[in-house]
Amino acid sequence: MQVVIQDSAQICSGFRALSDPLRIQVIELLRSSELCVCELCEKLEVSQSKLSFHLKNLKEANLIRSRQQGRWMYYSLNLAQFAILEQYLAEYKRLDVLPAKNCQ
Amino acid sequence: MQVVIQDSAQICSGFRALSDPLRIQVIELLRSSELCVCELCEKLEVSQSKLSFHLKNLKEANLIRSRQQGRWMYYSLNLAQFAILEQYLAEYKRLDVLPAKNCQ
DNA sequence: TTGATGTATCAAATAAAATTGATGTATGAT
DNA sequence: ATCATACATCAATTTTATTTGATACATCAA
Repeated sequence: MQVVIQDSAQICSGFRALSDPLRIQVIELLRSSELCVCELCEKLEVSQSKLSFHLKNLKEANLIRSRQQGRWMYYSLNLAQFAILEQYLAEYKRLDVLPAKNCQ
Repeated sequence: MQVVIQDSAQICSGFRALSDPLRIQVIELLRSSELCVCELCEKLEVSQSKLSFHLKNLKEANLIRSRQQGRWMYYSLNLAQFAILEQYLAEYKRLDVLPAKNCQ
């Protein structure tokens, strides 16, 4: 999976999309399989327009993809974008953070 | 570095803290060393009360720590919390996401 | 003890995000 | 052609986050 260096605006908007409990529930449901809106609605017990709002949000952050089939819209994870965010955080792993120089 | 399973509320609030451009700038500055508020203020060209608001936000998400020394407050990264968020995202790496069962 | 400095907090104002209910649009069934 | 279904979008409202300027508090220096 190719990982691309992102600017921090894109990183930010990825994290923003992940910062809502309902959206986290959505992506956790999508972990096991692609799902259509109606199934997500049922499982999450949430109104269709509300869900649609959050799906759009995740989609704009590039965390999910959609595919239309007939009347149904199927959503699935875009794993590459998860990898990008993961990689951003991974860079905080091997840091050698210095103590502060004393201030004045 | 020990990694603990977190509930998704904590994960959410970590991502929320990372979802603002100024807060991202803060943590990127803290990558190289601990810094005091006055240095962050100068480097970010931002008012002290605004910065204080965002530092509090990062602190509540457990992403940074603070240490008082005399009149100065030094902030530094809490790398363990970064690791927790990283690990959460890493779990999306080895998924085998199934195609949807057709809906009806 | 007085005054200056570094930082946090507060209340008010503003801005952004989320929810709701209604409506629009495309698809497919009859 | 008509109707029902699945979903998106919109406008109005509500909720939450952010900014701003003022003030409070602790620390230190004189």
